[in-house]
Amino acid sequence: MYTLAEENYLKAIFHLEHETTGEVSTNAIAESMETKPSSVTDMVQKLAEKKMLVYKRYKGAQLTEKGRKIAASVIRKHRLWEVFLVEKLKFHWDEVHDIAEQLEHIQSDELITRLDKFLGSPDFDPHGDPIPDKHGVLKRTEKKLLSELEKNQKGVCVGVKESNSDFLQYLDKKKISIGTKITVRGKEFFDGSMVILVGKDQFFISKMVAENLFVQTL
Amino acid sequence: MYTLAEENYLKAIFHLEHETTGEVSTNAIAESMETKPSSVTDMVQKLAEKKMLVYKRYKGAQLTEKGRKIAASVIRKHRLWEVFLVEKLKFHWDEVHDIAEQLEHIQSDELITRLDKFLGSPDFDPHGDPIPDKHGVLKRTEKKLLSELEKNQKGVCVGVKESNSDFLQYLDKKKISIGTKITVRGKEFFDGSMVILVGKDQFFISKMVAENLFVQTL
DNA sequence: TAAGTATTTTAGACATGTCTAAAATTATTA
DNA sequence: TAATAATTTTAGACATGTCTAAAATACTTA
Ligand SMILES: [Mn+2]
Ligand SMILES: [Mn+2]
Ligand SMILES: [Mn+2]
Ligand SMILES: [Mn+2]
Repeated sequence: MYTLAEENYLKAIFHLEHETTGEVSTNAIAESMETKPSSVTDMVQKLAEKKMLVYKRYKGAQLTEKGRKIAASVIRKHRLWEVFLVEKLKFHWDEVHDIAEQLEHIQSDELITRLDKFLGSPDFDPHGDPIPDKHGVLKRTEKKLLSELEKNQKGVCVGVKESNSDFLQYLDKKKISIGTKITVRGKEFFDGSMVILVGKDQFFISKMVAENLFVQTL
Repeated sequence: MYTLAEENYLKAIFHLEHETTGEVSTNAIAESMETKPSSVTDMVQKLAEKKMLVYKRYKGAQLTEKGRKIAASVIRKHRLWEVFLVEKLKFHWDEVHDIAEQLEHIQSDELITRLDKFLGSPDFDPHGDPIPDKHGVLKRTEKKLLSELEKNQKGVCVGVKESNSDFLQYLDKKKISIGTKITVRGKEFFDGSMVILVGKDQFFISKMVAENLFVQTL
């Protein structure tokens, strides 16, 4: 139906649209896809011809409803496969992304319908990210970054922002995973670092960590 | 590691080597892959440079050990995924081939190791075809075509030769699947048709059907 | 607001894998 | 064994998606 390249561009633009407001710039797409801006221009023009996005020269791209639906379906597949890999094949949550990058391009509606059912129609992937429904609708959850909490506030970990392997392994070492309760015991304003309580352990985390953990306040 | 096209060519040549003896011809590859002979020549020359096969101009191709291993691993993946689709996702055996054609190209040794374990290390796929082990070794089973049986011989259905959807649905209608016991009640020499007993039903089958069902004689 | 900088696009090239048409080789058969 | 037929290869083209280098446009800032 759609090529691998098309799906990857639409997915990247979809994610970028959620990070900022307005059009997505050529450079932003290039950076997120680790490709050159000139390649992005080429592809964005093709996607515009196919009505998957609106493109204004020198201004950037914005997904159409059609483009958004395709992107959401690719993301749905990615996240369902991640659930499969962790829940059924017992992969660790830091190992599944690259495999899901490949599996997300398998074309079969029936496959995804059945996979979803097999997995018990999960709402979130192993990193706490919401799984779009079959119509491409993403439940927005009220989550905030741990760094936004003030001293003595409590939250439940509901996801990670960047899910690179090193970071996920760090979280494991600190016994933090989806569902873990975290209490802010101290917060330094000049560097954003915090002291937090996890279970019975109290320890220091850097701003970088606090800005990559999503929590729901309690 | 290897491109989609490379894997598909190696797989096709692997299957053709098991159907005939000696080199595999350009035309045979082209026909089995539904492509043009000129395209086959191009690709076969590239695969020869990469030492995946031995190619002699105007003579044909023969897989090297390297090529055979790659092909067997693709076939292993194809058949394991078919088992997954039928056993876990409850697909019907006539629906899984096209999806497995895509899944067989997913690159991850760890994924296949875990999938195999998850499925209980099956020896055969849903169509009765043997699954190569992780070293690319294919157990050869003694099976013959139903058409080779004589009157009053009995056999257990262990596989199908062509697994196209129409044929598999015909078998379903006749209540024949892997494991079904079949008794030959009559055989016409001039057209190869047979009368067979399946459970309590006795009925006529054409030569075409008899030549596409593998049995193990009892 | 004009010069300098950053961003974006275009032009032209390249890699992969496909095709058609024509040429080369091999196989068939009279 | 020479003509004819079938198979296979080559030459040249095309589609997709990428890149570098240069040109065009937009944005800063003095
Ligand atoms: Mn992921
Ligand atoms: Mn994820
Ligand atoms: Mn198959
Ligand atoms: Mn099969």
